[in-house]
Amino acid sequence: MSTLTIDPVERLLDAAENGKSLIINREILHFTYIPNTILHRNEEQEKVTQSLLPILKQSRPSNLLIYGKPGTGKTLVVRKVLLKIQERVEKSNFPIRLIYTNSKEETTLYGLLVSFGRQLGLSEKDLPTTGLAISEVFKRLLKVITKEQINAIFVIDEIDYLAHLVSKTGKDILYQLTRANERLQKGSLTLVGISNDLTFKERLDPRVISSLGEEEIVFPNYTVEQIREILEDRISMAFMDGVLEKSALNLCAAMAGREHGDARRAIDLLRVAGEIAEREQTLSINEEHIRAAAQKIEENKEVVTLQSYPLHEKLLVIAVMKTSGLSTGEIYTSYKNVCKMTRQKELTQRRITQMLSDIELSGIITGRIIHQGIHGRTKKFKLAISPEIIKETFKNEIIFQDII
DNA sequence: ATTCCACAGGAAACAGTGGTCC
DNA sequence: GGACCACTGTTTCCTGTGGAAT
Repeated sequence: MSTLTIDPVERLLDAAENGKSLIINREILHFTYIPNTILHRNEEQEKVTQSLLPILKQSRPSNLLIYGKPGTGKTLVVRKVLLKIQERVEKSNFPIRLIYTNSKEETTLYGLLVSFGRQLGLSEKDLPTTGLAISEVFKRLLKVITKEQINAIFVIDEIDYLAHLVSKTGKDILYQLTRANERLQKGSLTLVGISNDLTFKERLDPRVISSLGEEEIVFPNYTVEQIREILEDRISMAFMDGVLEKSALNLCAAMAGREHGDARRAIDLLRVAGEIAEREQTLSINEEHIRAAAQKIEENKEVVTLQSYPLHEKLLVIAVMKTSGLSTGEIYTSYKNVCKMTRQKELTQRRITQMLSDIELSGIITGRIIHQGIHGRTKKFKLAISPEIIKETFKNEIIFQDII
């Protein structure tokens, strides 16, 4: 029997079992991992600690606003400082409670407040997930803080998104949060807002700005050189010695540096490249692996976005695919055809216009406004991704099988 | 100079769902 | 069981737009 007839599955399984792993500790290759030393952020760590120090003296710290582009280490620094403070405080019996939420993960104001409530220890019975007026939810939060004399620190990540929700619904939650201390007889409430958007304050009520921004800290972007050092730090802990080629490291830092110094992206690239190299059973990670990782991350993002769309958004993407480069009116006609073929009730053109804008925002299609004189104003859309990705993503959904 | 097209996109209202509270 | 609430997805109505055609 020739060795050529070895079962390919067996061969791969053997290789995986006997092959050396390049990665020692995967945890370190995730951006959410908090390192002992957060490189190049000493000054910011000091500032954050400084403004939260009053807790140790058992008084209420100032509200704090933190700005910085994505991947500048804002959340990591805040989490690290808070963890350290908590360690110290636990030794005394001064009750503080650290509460973290991300506005983007909670899609509604109600959800955000409930998330606070749960972390304060309120059960489903004390605080139902729906049905109450927002003011009632707020009242219950304050009640538990007073009753247990908690000194609560609410960390609100992506607070710009919350500000957006507030302006959309007209509820002055932020105002109430910032002024909660005036209503609390015992215990206290401190806010730490984290934002990617340096201009979001302009959209806030001036009364909120004055109390929320008692202290402000800006996290500058990382330089390419700094990103390289951050990567080297993680590499030394996460990979076997000499696994990452120098040119690959440089490329990784350069790619992330191009996007306003995003350390998160750099670390992601590194992790995915490591996984690709490991799967290929190579002994080192080279530039090709980094490029492949970048492409994989990009494609993954597109597929996840497409899968997350509701039915009519999906139908619309298919309609755009069939008419690429045409105006809203023509796309609407195409969409109506697609609806007919799939026996769905079509939505109005106004709604479709809005959906097209939403889809454009997520980068799946691109649009350009065209003035055609007497032929009016319209927007022409085309796909920003390969039609193959769309077909591949939707091919398993029975409803689309006849139309793609 | 005026008209007119084919929409863009804002605002408000509405329907429906899933819940609480008394 | 009815009043009330938050929220989402949608429809309806409306104003505004820039340049070709007249």
